[in-house]
Amino acid sequence: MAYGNALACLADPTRRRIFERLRSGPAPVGIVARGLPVSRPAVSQHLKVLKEAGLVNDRPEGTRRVYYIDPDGLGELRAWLDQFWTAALESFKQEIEAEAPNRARRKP
Amino acid sequence: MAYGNALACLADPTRRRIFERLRSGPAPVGIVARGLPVSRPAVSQHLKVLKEAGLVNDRPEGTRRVYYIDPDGLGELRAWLDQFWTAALESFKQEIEAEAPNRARRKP
DNA sequence: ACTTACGGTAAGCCATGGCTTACGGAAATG
DNA sequence: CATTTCCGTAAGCCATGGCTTACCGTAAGT
Repeated sequence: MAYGNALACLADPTRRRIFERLRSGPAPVGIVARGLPVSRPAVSQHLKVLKEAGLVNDRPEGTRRVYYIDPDGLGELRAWLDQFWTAALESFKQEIEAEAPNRARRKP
Repeated sequence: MAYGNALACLADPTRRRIFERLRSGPAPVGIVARGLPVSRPAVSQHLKVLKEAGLVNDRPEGTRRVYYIDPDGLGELRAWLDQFWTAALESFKQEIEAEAPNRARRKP
């Protein structure tokens, strides 16, 4: 149920912006914070949560830590969504079929 | 930015359970509430949010309303994730390459 | 028409969590 | 060794939102 954590992470707008920033390549905390309307500690806390969810990873580089996207968490999320996708289409198809010829089904 | 609403919706555990319940087929509110540890009004409120996010839709059937999964919201979410997927792999690949031969890059 | 079943809405309570400021620690630089 | 830079953590404030109970509208059954 790791996709739950991933979903909870990406639900926050600020965390999404951080995540999208990292999409264009690895970056240290300060650089990420620059360009966001929140303080640097806030970004640090967000990155911690993102890391615990398996969505990012980090690597020390001198006095700074470079963060980058980790495909693991993203993969689980994708798998969960895909598993949903087919069932959703099936259910929706049944629904359409039940809705259109409805006039002849309820009270002939 | 509709995927933001969809993510916020699916971030809630109860809402996920409702959504997963609907995956096995359309169901009225009462049936969904039965089997969940929350009250029926709570389920009603959740379904309202899910509907506003384009994740579910409903159809009146006598005195009850049948809810079913709407592929629209799910599709947007999927598109957003996919757009992320390739970039994530790319970034991660660069990261791996930057990490392994690191000893020879920093201080020769 | 009366009753029953079903579900949406309102008001209110309370926990969760995101943000800030302040502090402390580690690594490069001189 | 001193200084500067960069980052993580702690404490605290406050808004958000999820849940409950209570109420009302609507549709079917008798």
